[in-house]
Amino acid sequence: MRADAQTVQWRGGAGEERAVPGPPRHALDRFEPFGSTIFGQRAQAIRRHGEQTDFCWRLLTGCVRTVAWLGGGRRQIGEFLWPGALLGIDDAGAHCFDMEAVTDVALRRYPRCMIEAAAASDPALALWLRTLTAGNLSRARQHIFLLGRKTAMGKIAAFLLGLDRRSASAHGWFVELPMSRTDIADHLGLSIETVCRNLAHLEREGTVAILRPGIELRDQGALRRRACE
Amino acid sequence: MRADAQTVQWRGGAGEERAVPGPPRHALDRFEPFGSTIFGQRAQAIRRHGEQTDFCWRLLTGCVRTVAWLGGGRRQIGEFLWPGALLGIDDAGAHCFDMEAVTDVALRRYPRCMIEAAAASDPALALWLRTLTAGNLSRARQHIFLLGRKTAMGKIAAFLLGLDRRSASAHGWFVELPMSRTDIADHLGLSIETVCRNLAHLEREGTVAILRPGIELRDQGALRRRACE
DNA sequence: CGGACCATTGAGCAGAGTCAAATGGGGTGG
DNA sequence: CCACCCCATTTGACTCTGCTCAATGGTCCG
Repeated sequence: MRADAQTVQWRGGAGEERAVPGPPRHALDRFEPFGSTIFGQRAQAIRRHGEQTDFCWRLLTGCVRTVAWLGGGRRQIGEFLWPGALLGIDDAGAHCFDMEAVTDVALRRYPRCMIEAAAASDPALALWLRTLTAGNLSRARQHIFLLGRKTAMGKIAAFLLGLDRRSASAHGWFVELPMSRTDIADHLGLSIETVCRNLAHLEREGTVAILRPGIELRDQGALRRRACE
Repeated sequence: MRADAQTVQWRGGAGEERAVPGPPRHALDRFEPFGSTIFGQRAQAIRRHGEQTDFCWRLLTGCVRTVAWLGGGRRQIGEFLWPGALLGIDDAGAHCFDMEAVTDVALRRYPRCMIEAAAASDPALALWLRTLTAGNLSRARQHIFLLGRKTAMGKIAAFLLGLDRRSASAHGWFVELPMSRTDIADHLGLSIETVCRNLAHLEREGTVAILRPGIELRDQGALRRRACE
């Protein structure tokens, strides 16, 4: 049985000020006085399925997953969210999935209704929100394609290539994988074992090197070829 | 090998007026003078992948599919669109899929840049567009869930239940299935044969009745139970 | 009537899942 | 510092769902 995310008290309170990395989103600048920085621990729920909240969050550091449940313990991870992402703004009303911290996270929380109200009289902000939502839609459609018609190896290769936030390293590009194998499996619609086996296969053939807590992409050409499977 | 959609001349021209069923979308009313009604045939492409167009379309009658291709003839159908849907407004810039007519269709075509321009100074219109996009996003996420973690039977049952536009009939609800088995298979990430076999199974056990060109849902409880597989 | 195309059904195969066991790394407490 | 435990990952053996290949039947149209 899979460990559920615990419900834990958040550290940090309203109005707390802290130096946070990354440039602020211009569109949210004007809401900064009403924002508060909060911190969450690994595996903690940020917002539960069906929960009505008056907030949205900008992810400052760490990684967040969106989780949906089906009967029988089956789990689907919709997406992984990285610093800069705005959470909880584009699902009007029906929140049909949970948001959970993959790692310890720092979030900047804003009163949602205030943003909505501002958007109702500020076309530029409204446009920005729409562009944001359209981007999420585009990514979701990409993922539909991956889930529907790719082999296990194709899914894994595409997933690795889709992780931006790479850094140069000795033999290629290094990408961090803060999430567990279980998370990856539930994101790609595979079993943990299949994820492991295919990663091992990629490593044996020299396409990647598994350097916990991440992976080094050594042959992106080969990876791109496999991503088409 | 699968037959590709043909590129055919559209019937109907700019400004042509015709009585069209369904109430007009209020938000588009003001653009009616600049719209034109056009007609397309079964299997015809409305917009090709990568094509830059200055239009968006409101579907008046018929059914449209969005199609993406992977190497090796693999095809994924993102969604089926029904009368009332607005096409080609929420994919900013990168159109990474084709739109094709499943049946003969009637469309009302609007100049897209005009709508965009209006939205830039009209918050209500901008909000409407965002709501539209958010709805599409929500449906896409739903589909991700279906593709990732449901069995073949679960996918098919969920697909049948997801088709609205039902009408009462002798032994239950009748839903039209204007698309081919191949289309359904490519939408659900299955093979044609698996779709057939599972539909046959549902019919044998009395859950549905296959009454071409549609299906009668006779036992929605059973169907809902199966949709969780 | 014949051909094209789609749907259906059957037989066999294989990719991915399940079950089970071994390995390994990190943290804790003695 | 080391032993131990816990849990995630890895690997192996076997199963099974769904795919492939192939043959048949139905329907529409020329």
